[in-house]
Amino acid sequence: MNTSLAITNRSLHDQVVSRVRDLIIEGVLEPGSRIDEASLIDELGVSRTPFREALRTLAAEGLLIVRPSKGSVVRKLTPEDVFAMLEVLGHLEQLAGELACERASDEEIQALVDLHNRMLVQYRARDRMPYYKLNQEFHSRLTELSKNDTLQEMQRNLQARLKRIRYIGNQRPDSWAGAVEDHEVMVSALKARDGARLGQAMAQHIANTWDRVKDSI
Amino acid sequence: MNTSLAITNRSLHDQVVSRVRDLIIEGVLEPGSRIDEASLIDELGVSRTPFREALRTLAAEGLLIVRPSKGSVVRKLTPEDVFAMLEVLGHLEQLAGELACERASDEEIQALVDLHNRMLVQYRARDRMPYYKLNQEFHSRLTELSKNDTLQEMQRNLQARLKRIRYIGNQRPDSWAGAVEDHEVMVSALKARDGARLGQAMAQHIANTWDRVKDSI
DNA sequence: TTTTTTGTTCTTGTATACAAAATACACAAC
DNA sequence: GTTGTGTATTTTGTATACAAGAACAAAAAA
Repeated sequence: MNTSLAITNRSLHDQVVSRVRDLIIEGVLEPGSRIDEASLIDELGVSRTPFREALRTLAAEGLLIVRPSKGSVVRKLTPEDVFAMLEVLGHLEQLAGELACERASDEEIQALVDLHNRMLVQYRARDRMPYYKLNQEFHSRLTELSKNDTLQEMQRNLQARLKRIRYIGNQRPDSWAGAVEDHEVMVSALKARDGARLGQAMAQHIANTWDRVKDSI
Repeated sequence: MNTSLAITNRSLHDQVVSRVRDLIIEGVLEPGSRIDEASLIDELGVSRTPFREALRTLAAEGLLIVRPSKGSVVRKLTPEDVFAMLEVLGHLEQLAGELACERASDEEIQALVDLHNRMLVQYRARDRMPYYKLNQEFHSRLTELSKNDTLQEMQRNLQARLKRIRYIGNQRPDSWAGAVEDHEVMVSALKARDGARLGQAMAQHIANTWDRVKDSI
């Protein structure tokens, strides 16, 4: 419909939300630190109104906390928080895997297998950043195959909250191989449309993630 | 403006959020209808800024949709939406049940049994509204026993979105008995700390809910 | 020297004003 | 009668101003 040349189809609100979200995920805004409205507004070149609305959205997403009359702080995750999130994420992805086996088309499964193969290339080249990005996509795409919008939404939300953690976890070289092996099992189960096995593999994969990250939180 | 004596520890934002959320859940603001900022602001006696911030929060909760430059509409749930939500909620509560069996204290379990007994009283008296409220509490409290904050948060969120649907479902008399039986099984499994059985029962209970409501959406 | 009090400054919360976009409506052309 | 166009009106989006609250620091008292 709107095929205008300008890219500004997105509302100012959405732009600010994703911009600040990235700042949090990338660690520019450190966990526990207070958000300096004035300087961020200045940097982003927007006024307070859309900025504050963006803060409310991010607070609802669980990325920051708005303390009445005391400003907003980037949410700091305790090990217990991370464990709780991974516990839930594990079960959500387990469900996603089972549903995907029932509901995905052959083409969709093949696309995921291709994605997995591309990940292997990056793994063999020890190219961490591209691998990391493909990994995020792998989990998102697999969840999409569940054909359950709510499930996708919740998975996306948890993934966003944990993005930094997961990145840290992946930085420890010894664990990388394990993650790749997990994916190997997942892909083979998906090809066989073995829902139970895929679900188990995904839950296990998330549980392994906890083992990988728990000491670095 | 601020009723001085009153304990207004809650920010205006929070008050507006829960007020509007209730209006949506109670059906005063009908699904699909546009939100008339001017009249609602007038009715609530607040200005646009906190009101709009509240809309952003509710949008993030999934209760309404903000269409840029076109106002906000109360989210209208399709049968597919409801099915997707119940599918996820079922698995979340299944997980909650299993965790509760591992992590809850005897006192906490006893408190839930007491709550169940109070529900039975209302059921025998055919007192629908008190039963409905206790039922919400039952599910919330059981989820609390999982000791997983993220799980609670997501359960709360889905429960809020589905609140109206569930109410409609409960209005059909023939299904009431079934729901009570489900709870009976759940409570007995909890007392026995039989996680697998409780999880199954909870998932089943949610699945039954779908059967009860699917024709009325 | 330590603690409490008070005043100043900075930050946040709320209201309002202004700009931009969308909708509704009237009138004209086909 | 239908379609199109231009204008008026309403509604939303953004900016800014003002008020209220919290943090901080300096001065006075213990």
